[in-house]
Amino acid sequence: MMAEILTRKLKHGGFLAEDDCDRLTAVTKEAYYLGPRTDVIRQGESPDAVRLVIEGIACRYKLMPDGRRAIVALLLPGDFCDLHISILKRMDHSIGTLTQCKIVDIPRSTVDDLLENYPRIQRSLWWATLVDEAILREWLVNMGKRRSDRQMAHLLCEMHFRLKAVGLSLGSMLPLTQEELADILGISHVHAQRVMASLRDAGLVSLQGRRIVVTDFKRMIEFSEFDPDYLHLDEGSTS
Amino acid sequence: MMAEILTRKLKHGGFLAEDDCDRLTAVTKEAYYLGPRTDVIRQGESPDAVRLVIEGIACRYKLMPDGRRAIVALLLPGDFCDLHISILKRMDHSIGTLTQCKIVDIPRSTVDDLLENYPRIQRSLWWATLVDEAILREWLVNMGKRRSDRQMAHLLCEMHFRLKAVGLSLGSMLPLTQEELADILGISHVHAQRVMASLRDAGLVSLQGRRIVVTDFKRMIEFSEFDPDYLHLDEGSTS
DNA sequence: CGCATCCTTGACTCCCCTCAACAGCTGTGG
DNA sequence: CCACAGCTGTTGAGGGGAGTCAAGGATGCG
Repeated sequence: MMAEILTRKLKHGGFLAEDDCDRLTAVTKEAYYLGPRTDVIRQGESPDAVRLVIEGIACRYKLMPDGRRAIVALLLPGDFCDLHISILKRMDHSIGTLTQCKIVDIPRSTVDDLLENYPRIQRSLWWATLVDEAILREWLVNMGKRRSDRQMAHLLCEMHFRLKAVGLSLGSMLPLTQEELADILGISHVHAQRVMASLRDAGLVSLQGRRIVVTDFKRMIEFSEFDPDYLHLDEGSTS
Repeated sequence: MMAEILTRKLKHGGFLAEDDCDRLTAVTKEAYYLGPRTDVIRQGESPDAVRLVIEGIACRYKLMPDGRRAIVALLLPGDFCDLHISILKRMDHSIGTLTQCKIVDIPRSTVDDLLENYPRIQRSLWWATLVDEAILREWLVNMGKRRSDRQMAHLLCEMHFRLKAVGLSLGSMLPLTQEELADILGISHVHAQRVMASLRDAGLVSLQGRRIVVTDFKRMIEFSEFDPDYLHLDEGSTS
């Protein structure tokens, strides 16, 4: 039931046909839960299965020699953890859950089969990794060129669109701690807190305990100069 | 002669056989030159050929609404400009030369043929885009977590390794202006200049006019905490 | 030579970091 | 029931890295 998250996402690529979807959902049967702040894969490992996030939020991260953590990608429902592994020998970064997550393991052999024998699925998976790359580029722009309040707003906009693309919403998610937000944006958690407070004071978001709700989405988009173009979400079904 | 740059790079992926190389070099015959600071592809376009850099340095960049430029990737000899285009409909960023460049156009149909009928070449191209993604992640870490002097040093180390992987060297390249370096690192050109001066004073590089020469590579690596792991250059031939 | 581009330097400002302390919440155990 | 620890969020003070503005020096090119 829930595992159709994957097809829901990949449909945006515009390559999938109906039987491809069936095949994909058939592959994503057995799911299991992982607690928050749990490592899924660690740097240097070569996992033997591809993991797919069904529920919750995970992240790619790297640790600096002094222990600081840089989060370089968010993995939302429908995102793959490590499609690479049949190509690159070792992980050059780690993956861990932020919230509790529901995960599906897909054996490497199954993935290889999908890639070789189902060209539309292959193109869809290509599409997904290319979008991941586009997101990375935008994060780089975000970090290099925007002040941290705009940056934070931009991140929230991105999450809104990415979640909407799989039928979810920001309000229902995102119990991210401010330290996690800070590690995403490359700022200190103290400053992250001040930024959130300023967004609240500006009337852009409201904070209900640990939960973030965007109250004025239109101004949020203006404020962060957000352009959803890079998410490439308009080819397939409803954007 | 020079077009074997591509095979030289892709061999690091560890998938190519001898006849694959022949096929690839056969495809990269007709090259042409582009002057410095020339756009190759602009955001929003859907080019009909894949472009490959043979000589010189190009970059992926995005422009902010206020005109500032963020460089999100460097394209060195052997790198593709837009392998995506058969998957993603429009470019979400622009590509332009920095120095003078020698470029090869490969028709989209040729690329599709290579991808469909030559699985080892297909995996090699996958490998190349995954390495590009890994580089993006490292740039993100670099920008988010390192002070700008370390960041600059890290960039120079990366360029050294990437160039060495295709048989080139830093000393023979890199007439990048400090404004370009600044746009890569996400700092102002004034600050980029001060950072270069500090690296010179620390005895790490020497500046001969516009040319940067790394004088103490070992200390440079320590200084920037550089770990070439993410470049995935050790699978195939000589690293 | 004159113009353009790039490098260099100084002064001032400010965004953001670090250190530090405190408040609020939750779970655990006495 | 309260005490306590542990984590997250909140706030303040002080400092430094980096931005901006501005002007002067190099260098190269037509």
